Amino acid sequence: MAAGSIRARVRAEMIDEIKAIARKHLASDGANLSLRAVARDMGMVSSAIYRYFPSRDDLLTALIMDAYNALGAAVEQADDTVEDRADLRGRWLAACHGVRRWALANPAEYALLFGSPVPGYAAPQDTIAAASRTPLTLIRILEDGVSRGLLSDPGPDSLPDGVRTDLDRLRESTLPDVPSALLARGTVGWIHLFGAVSFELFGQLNNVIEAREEYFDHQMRLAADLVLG
Amino acid sequence: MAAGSIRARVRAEMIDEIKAIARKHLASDGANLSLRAVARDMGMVSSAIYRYFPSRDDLLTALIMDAYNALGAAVEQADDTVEDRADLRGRWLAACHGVRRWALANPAEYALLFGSPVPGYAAPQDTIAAASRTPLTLIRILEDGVSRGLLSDPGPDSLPDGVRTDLDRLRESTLPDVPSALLARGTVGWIHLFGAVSFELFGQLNNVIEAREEYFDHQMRLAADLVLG
DNA sequence: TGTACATCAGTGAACGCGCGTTCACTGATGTAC
DNA sequence: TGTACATCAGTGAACGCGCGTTCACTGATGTAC
Repeated sequence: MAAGSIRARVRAEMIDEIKAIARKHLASDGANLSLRAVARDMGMVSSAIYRYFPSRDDLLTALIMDAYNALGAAVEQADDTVEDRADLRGRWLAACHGVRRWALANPAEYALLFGSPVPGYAAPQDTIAAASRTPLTLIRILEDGVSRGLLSDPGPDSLPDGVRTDLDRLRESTLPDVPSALLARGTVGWIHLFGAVSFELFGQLNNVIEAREEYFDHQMRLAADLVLG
Repeated sequence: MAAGSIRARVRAEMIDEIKAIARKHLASDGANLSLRAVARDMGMVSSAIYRYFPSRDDLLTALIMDAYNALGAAVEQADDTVEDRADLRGRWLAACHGVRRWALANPAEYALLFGSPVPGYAAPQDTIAAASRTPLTLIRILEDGVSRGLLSDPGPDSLPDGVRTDLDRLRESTLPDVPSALLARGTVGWIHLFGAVSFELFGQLNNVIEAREEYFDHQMRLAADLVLG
């Protein structure tokens, strides 16, 4: 039993090491992750990896799960650093910068999550919960604003019926107490945030904008006006 | 001479056919374009491709150039369909929907342009002009608005110095007559547009939003309020 | 405490496939006189 | 109009490399009595 847990611990460490090396390879080769290359760097024979992951796709899935959780944790933490919890704008901007900071520090993993889909790979359902951590953090800021009486329903906003239905369904499964029109504005913020980070990371700003962080900050401030009114 | 141009015409047709087949492969295999697979579909031996493209990367570059130009043309045309040229909001929304429509019709090419960078591939400088066609169309709507007296400088907007410098440089090389703060708002719109299309195309909306077009339209309307005031 | 057995990690060879690129070549098409 | 030569498209074989996955195996570590 004690011995058994030693074996289990070693095993867990091996899994972590495989994932760490795989992450490095993601950075240089993109999502075309090669099991053999990972095994080489581990100093093992390629077939040994199969003791830990049943296939290449399972390793990819593990990396994706980890990345979603790491990003989610980074954003939650960024939100938590704002002491005045009623400072919605400050919290929103902190969360935005948290996303960008994590993405710049882990560009390959960001690309894995938000870049073009890997051909032939379909993420399993398990990733959904981890994936929603980041947008949930953003929406929770709005929820807080509503419950503190700082934000009010911006009105019907001429929200189309289909969208209202979608948002109602979302609200039932995850989020309480945010009026649909406000939720819709929140998703504008989330999409714009994602767009700005992807733009920068995927090289669309090259030769155009040099003052990256200032530019990002300015963008997020303008969008925050729209989201938080 | 007449005969020479026959050979040249056949050659041009072959190049078009190679690119057309390559585009199909992009759709199924992503950016890992295989020259051999293209040759196979052409009914040629793989080395024959080298009569037309000096390397795989050159073929990729040609596809990227074509895609930028096709997208640019689609957006320009979408803008042109709005008869009342003073209807800035209508033109802006038409351009946005033009981008989305083209992207949905050509998802693989969109991913090639705006998805995660292809590992080991660096786009040459030549692509810049083609790449800027789409954002230029958007900015030109703002320019039109200014010259018609429909849009005014939103004021300093507390634009950071670095960003102002970047935008000034941009303005000198390409765009006249758009105040920096307005230009900055335009880029918010462009980035949000790109974010929304990428989100939808890269699968981030799966299991979340079903009313895709309505949702997109609503998003663009909210963002247009910000850009056009 | 000691022994017999089961579990597990890692090996090494192999299968069957893919790829980009080079090179010497054949034949057809175009050009110059 | 006819002939000699140059250009060009496409072939087929080869080089040297990569990949994911399977399989029978060795040897060490853990478990049960």
